[in-house]
Amino acid sequence: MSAAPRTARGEKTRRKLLEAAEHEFAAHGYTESSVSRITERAGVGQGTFYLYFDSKLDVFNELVEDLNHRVRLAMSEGARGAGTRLAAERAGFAAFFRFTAEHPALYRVVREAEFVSPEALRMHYTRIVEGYIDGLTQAQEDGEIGDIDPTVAAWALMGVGEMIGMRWVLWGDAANGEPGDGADPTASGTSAVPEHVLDEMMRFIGGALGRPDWGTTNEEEA
Amino acid sequence: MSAAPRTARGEKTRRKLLEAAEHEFAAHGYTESSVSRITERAGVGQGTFYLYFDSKLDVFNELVEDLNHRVRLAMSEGARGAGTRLAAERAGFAAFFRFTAEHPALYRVVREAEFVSPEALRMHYTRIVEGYIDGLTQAQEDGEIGDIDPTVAAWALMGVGEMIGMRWVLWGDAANGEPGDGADPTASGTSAVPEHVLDEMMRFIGGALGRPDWGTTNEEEA
Amino acid sequence: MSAAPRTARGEKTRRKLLEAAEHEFAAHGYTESSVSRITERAGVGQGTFYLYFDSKLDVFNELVEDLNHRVRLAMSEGARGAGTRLAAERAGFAAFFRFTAEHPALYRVVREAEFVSPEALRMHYTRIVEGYIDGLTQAQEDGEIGDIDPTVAAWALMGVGEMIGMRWVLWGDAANGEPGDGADPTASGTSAVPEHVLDEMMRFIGGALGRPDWGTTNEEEA
Amino acid sequence: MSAAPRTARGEKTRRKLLEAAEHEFAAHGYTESSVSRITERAGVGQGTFYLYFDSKLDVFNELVEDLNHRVRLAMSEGARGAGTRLAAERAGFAAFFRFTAEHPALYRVVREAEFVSPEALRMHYTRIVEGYIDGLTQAQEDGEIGDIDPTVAAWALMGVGEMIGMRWVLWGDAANGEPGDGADPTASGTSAVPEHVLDEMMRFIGGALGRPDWGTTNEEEA
DNA sequence: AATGAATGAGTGTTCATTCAT
DNA sequence: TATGAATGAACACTCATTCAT
Repeated sequence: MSAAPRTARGEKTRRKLLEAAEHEFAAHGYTESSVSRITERAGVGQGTFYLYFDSKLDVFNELVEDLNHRVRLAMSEGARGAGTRLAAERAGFAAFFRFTAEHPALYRVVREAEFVSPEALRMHYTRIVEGYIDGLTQAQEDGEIGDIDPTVAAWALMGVGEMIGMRWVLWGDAANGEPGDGADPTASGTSAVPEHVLDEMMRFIGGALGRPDWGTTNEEEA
Repeated sequence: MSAAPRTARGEKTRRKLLEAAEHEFAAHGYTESSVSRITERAGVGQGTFYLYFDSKLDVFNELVEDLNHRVRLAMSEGARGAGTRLAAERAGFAAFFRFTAEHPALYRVVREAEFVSPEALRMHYTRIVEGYIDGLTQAQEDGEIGDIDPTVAAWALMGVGEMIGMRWVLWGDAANGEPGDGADPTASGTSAVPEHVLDEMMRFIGGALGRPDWGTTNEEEA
Repeated sequence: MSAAPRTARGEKTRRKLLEAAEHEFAAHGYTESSVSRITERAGVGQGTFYLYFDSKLDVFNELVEDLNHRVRLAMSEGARGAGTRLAAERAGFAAFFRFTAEHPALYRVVREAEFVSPEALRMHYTRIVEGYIDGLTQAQEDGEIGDIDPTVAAWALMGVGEMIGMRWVLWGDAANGEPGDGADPTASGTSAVPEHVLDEMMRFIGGALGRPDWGTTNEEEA
Repeated sequence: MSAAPRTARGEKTRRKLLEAAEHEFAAHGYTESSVSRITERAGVGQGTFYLYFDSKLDVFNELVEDLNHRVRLAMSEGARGAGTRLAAERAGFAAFFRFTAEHPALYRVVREAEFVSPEALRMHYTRIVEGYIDGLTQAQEDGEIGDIDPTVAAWALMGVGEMIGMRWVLWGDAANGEPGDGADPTASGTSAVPEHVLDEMMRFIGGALGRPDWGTTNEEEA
């Protein structure tokens, strides 16, 4: 992370660089991105980059960290205020898919971390999973779900979300059609994934967690 | 795929190159690998590489294809002869984990395809999922599982396998300890994942597919 | 020139190679052409090339030689049977332009020799010029043209033909339009250069050679 | 043309590179020249080259452009102050031959453009020809030469100069002897071409332009 | 704080040529 | 006569990083 800026001006420069890096990585991926293009995008000299970051990898790590916060925030905000546990779970996943749909390139950045900075990806997944584990444990205490091991279940849920997201959000509805299902993915009520897929996915998850009824009812009614 | 060798000697050279590329990619990842190191490893001149492959990407794609065949073979062979559906599913996953444990670096090659050759990864996942879909559809016809949408369920299963595999096989038992659980991952009877995790995972999947009983019984007894 | 073919089969192979080389050089120029593409085009193995030619440069030289014969043949045949000296000169130039128009790429091969095999180009120009010199000397003896030094005049004529040919045949009628003036360049009666340009050029040459009247009359009437 | 230097230091480096490229191309021709040899000659790192030029072709084009200016300057300066039109024409050609004699390798660079960057050569010839056309048109208005089409005549003149220059300056006096005629080609009073050849050439041109008298008198007396 | 010039190792790829068969 | 496998030097070009100003 190199030297932190010591002045307001420096702070601003650092932010410009970070933002430029985000766009650059999103657009070209890590290896294809170049520091010089980042500084160009940021409108600063090449040397300036190394005033605020130790290396190309350094910005990347910081970016992954940042993205992690944003995904988790989106998910928890998405789930906030849901009346039932089912509704909350569904809303959480929908928020995740929406985030992915809105920032597909950014999400790519996170996944690429597996090959660029494995530790960063591990941290990313672990943090999200910890949230799941807390939720599942609570739900078990409330008797809302079965007594499955919350850790294993949490990682499984993570996998389900990732794969469904990759398949229907990143790849799009058709096997090789355009991403998304045509519905505006930013409309907060809708999901970035076809309704039917989300339904089936919740049924899958409901059964998995010992709540087969989740698949037979609609949201808010469970 | 470039020109196919026309002589036995050429055939042999091509195989040497492919094998060298596999090790090289596994060891350093795609971008950090160099064609010259591949040829060096193969013990041939640099130019020889281009007699058999159009480009660095070309070998990579061929390798992903190859690995796809091997994973699927391992899974179907692992599942062969299982007495019950539960046993078959469990054996399939166990085989998958074992393959991953035996070739962790190779599996990395496949996943990296997302950033190197997205089409190749898509093909990889799609082929495996197609196998799942067939199995699930058959199981539904036999009344063995619920009426969940087989496509959605298949992708969800894929995700569960990938994430559990990443967490317990690639990362290892402890959050940040060494990979594997100490048990010999190649011993065919055992799983590369802790027994408990596999148990819980099967319980998760059983419930998801409308067979909550899968989680309460042991293999071979369902 | 390497080993001459010793059998009819060899003769045929050599011819195939020569023809393939002509097309290859015409299409890509000397440096961008590759021996392997020549052999591929010829439908023979790569090694076969070196049975008949010492090197890439070797074929090139042979080709330039060959082209030299063809251009000179075209010019002398074009001029044959012309009634007057003016008609003969004009027909000779027209034939040269026609040849260039019909084989623009081949003519490029000849010119490129300046940078690839300077000796070959020197020979090419010298041979053509020798023909001019003979003609001019004869014409002087016949009192048909002034007493200008035939050697200097011959090279000057060569230059005029080359430059007019480059400008109007290779580059085309408009400064940067398409080559040729739209008239079918292979129609033997017409010229590959606009009639007006040929007229003015003959006037230029006529004056230069001490026959200002050439510019005031039409062909066949002088 | 890439990024222009932003500092004096950069300006200097760029000039060093340009000069090195000039020598390199002159010595080995375009294809045989290598960027690394250019940078070596310039005494800078390989990467530095790409700070100032987009590509090898880019410097080449810039060089051709530069040479074009220099040739035209040499010609117009050579002709400046000539008392008569004949003297001016003769001086212009003599200056051209002198330039060629002084920089035979550089002139090679220009001609090679036909195969490396055809547009550049076209521009080169066109610019010079435009100067001729202006001069010829003016001379016609002044009644000094005949009414030949100035464009055709200009290209023809260009051809005469090029070919005579190639034959007597670049190839030398003897058919295949050394270049030059032994006279110091840089001595400004003399021509790089044997006096006799220049005489005959001017006679040729004079007649061509409708001034047969040019060939019968000496310079400065017409 | 900021710059931009400079670096040089490194990349993937091409190709004329040789040679064992 | 013919082959195609093999070579390795050579190429243009990129880039993260350093440093003097």
